Amino acid sequence: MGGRSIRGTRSADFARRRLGRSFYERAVLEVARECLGKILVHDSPEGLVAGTIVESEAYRGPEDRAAHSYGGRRTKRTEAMFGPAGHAYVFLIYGLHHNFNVVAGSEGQPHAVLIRSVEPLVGLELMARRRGLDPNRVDLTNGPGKLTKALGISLEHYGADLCRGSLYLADGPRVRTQRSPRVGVDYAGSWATRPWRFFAAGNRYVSTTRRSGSR
DNA sequence: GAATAGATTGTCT
DNA sequence: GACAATCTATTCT
Repeated sequence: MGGRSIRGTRSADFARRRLGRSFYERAVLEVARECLGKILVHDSPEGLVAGTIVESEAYRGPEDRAAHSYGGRRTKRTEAMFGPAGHAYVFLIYGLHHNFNVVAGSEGQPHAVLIRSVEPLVGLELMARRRGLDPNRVDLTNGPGKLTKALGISLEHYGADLCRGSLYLADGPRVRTQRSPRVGVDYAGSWATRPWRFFAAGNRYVSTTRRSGSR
C-alpha cells in the first residue's frame, strides 16, 4: 500500500476502533463501499490476525437474483441475513470453502456484503501457517475462500455479532475506490452486470480481475 | 500466461 | 441429480 500508517496494531488498539451498529444499518451498497479500508480483525485463541479490506460485493435480496436470499428464500442457511445488521453471515461454498459476509440494512431485509479480499496487516505468521504458505505471499488472502482460512473464520462464526465478539471490523485508512460487476454470478441474468463489486484501486491483494461477460 | 478439470457437500428442483 | 458468491493443480500455448 501507500505509506499510510495505522495507529497501533495490538489487540487493544483495534478494539478501541471497533465499528458500531450504525455502520452496518445503512443501504447495502453504501456499506459495501465503506467496508474498503476498514480492518477485519479476529482476536482468535491462536493469536491476533487482522487485514485491511480491499474488495467487497453487495448482495440485495429478495430481488437480487445473485443473492442466496433471492425470492425471500429463508432457510437455516440464509437466516442470518434476515436478522439485525452487524452480524456475520458465513456459508460453505463448493463443498469446501467458507465465505464471510456482514449483514447490512435493517432487520428483515436480507442484505449482506461479501468480503472478497484483505491485505494482511497483523499475524502474518499465523495466517501463513493456516494456509500452508510462506508469509508475504500475495495469495495468502486475495480471495473470499483464502481469507477465511487465513483468518480462521468458519461456520462457528455463523450469526456472530460483530459489535461484541472476537471477530469484528475496526476503523482504518481511507482508500480510493473502483467498481465493477460481481464475480462468479453469471447465472443471475441482468443482475450479474450491475457494478456491485468494490475494490481498492491498484491494490495487489485484490483478487484477479476477470472480464465481465465471460467466465 | 490462459484455460480446464477436480475437489466435495449443503441446498434446492 | 444438478449446481454453487472458489481454489488449486495441471495442461496446454
